[in-house]
Amino acid sequence: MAGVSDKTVSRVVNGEPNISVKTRTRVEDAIKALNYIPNQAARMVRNRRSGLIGLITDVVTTTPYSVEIIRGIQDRVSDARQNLLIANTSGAAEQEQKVWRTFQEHRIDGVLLATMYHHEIAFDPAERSLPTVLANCTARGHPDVTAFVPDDYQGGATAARHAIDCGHTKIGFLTLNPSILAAKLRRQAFEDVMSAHGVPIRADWIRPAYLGDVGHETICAYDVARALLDVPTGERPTALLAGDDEIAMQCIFAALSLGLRVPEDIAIIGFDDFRVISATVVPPLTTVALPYYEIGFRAADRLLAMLAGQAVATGVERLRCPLIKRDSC
Amino acid sequence: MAGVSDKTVSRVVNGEPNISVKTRTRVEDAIKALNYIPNQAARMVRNRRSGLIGLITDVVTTTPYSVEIIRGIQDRVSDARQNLLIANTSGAAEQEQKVWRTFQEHRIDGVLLATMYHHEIAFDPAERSLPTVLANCTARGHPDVTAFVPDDYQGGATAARHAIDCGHTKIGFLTLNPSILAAKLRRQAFEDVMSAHGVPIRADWIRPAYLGDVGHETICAYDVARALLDVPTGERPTALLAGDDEIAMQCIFAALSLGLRVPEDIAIIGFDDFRVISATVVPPLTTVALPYYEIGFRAADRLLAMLAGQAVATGVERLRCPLIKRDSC
DNA sequence: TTGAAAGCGCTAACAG
DNA sequence: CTGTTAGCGCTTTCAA
Repeated sequence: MAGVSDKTVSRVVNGEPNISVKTRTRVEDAIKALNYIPNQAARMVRNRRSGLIGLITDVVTTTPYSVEIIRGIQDRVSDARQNLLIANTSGAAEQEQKVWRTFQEHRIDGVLLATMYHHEIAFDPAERSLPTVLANCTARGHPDVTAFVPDDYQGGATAARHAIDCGHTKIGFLTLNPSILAAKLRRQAFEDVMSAHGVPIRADWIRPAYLGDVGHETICAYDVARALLDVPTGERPTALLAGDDEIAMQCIFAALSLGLRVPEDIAIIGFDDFRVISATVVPPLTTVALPYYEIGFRAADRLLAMLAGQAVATGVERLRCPLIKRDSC
Repeated sequence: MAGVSDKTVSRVVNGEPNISVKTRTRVEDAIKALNYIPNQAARMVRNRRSGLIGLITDVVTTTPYSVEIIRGIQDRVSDARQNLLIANTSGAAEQEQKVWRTFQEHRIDGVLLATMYHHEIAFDPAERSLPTVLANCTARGHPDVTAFVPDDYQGGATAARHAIDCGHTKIGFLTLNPSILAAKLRRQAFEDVMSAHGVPIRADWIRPAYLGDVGHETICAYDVARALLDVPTGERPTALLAGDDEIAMQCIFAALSLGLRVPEDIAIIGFDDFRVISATVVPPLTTVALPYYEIGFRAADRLLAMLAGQAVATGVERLRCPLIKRDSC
């Protein structure tokens, strides 16, 4: 319609130089008139790049907690004119095989692997030929695999330090399921900070707030907190650290049910900064934020750099968990 | 490597008939040995179908509330050997244009458009050439566009009826931002049911629990609930319906802060069944569930049927919001 | 049951 | 500045 060769159209579409203004406008007019849209698939056949980033999640897409990871990824990826092909495995290994296969069929440029919990996964880089970056997880036995995770140790330490800075010396800790890596790291940090400050650790004030296996647990923070708090004033902790914001919320309910005021009688510090809870609860939670958005953004950024052929660092990078100060401590 | 033509390989890969067993196994062996994976892009160039479903969300991917919609979609789509290309617009019209364009470039088979709030969107089917199904929204001025939404009217009626069935006659309602469609429908249902049962409606007990515009609101349910409840016993509502579970949660805090017991002194009914809150709060919330998973699943199912060329119903389909009975009413 | 030829829509390499 | 040729990896058509 523009009276030029297909190659010339290609040049216009791709903004290549050395086209006369007259030809360019003629082609552009034709494109508009014909409502022409280039076929990505055909491009992919010729070029090496598919322009597709694969995102594999265990249950992250479908769980309210870590959607922020995806938001970070999307923000970074769409800046780079790449598109996201998302698949989730529901944690099933067999499903994961299928997903990798699908990604290879689509000649995905690289993959981002994100998990809901911060934990170690079985991932062997030798088995997967695609450039991969992990988000919120690390590869067991392969510390060289690029990964971005929250610095749970620092986060736990920050929470403990804040409680101590607020003058507390009687501090309890309602933990996540102890088999979760994050729980271990935070607890270790808690104990280290307490010791470093010469604050006594009461083993019976450190209690799991979930019952059952990972993925099938039920929360029991309310009962645990009541048991801890339903004692004479002098024998009570004056501050409670929580493994997540749900636990913290149940701690508030427990305190209220006992006629205790938060934070005057009992201070509470959450973890995660899951805002639907942390900002809505009364009083709003002082909590340690998980840098989920940043994890997603940085992971995507690193993958893009790898794809661009830049020399980049490998290995695990731990991102700071900042204290969000609100009213509960 | 198998000593056959490319076409024969194609036949084996696609499971076409009329291949001798001997040839087939030779080809299969070669495929395995070479670790050959067919190139989807090249297939797409020849075939008409891309095998890709596009999912456009406003902020649904990135918001904790409605991830269930995505879970429903994914479950249905992966059953059908299709893949999901996800893009979100953050609500920006300009961004939405880009997304549609990208989808056309990828020769997407069809698109699913999901929103975070149940509301009407500007969507003109004439402008979009791709088969489209809406999830959690309807197209303003185009009632014929296929859409799946929660039946907010029925949900509101269910909540009101439950309160009345529990013997309450003094019922307050803390609403969402009144400009939201869901808020209007539920309030209408509330008033209709109250009237039908001869229960008096107190206009001053119907109060918005959010301040500010949609998307930028701040919750003020705690203060509103305290104002409603901080009066002599006889003048107080005995039940409060909430526009969502966050509001219900703040109502519980308000009640507790006034020394009131839930549900004995004041019953509370939530909306959404956002489990992180509804099941974790103490007491657990009696609430009306939004059928988000079902909305996603059904929307994907319908789109797939359309793509398969089946004759399917069009128009808006409203899905039941069931009452989830827990302990708060 | 198998293969050859042609072509899907695009772009790299080269020529003019 | 523009066009030609060739070919990406696959499948359709038709012939063998």
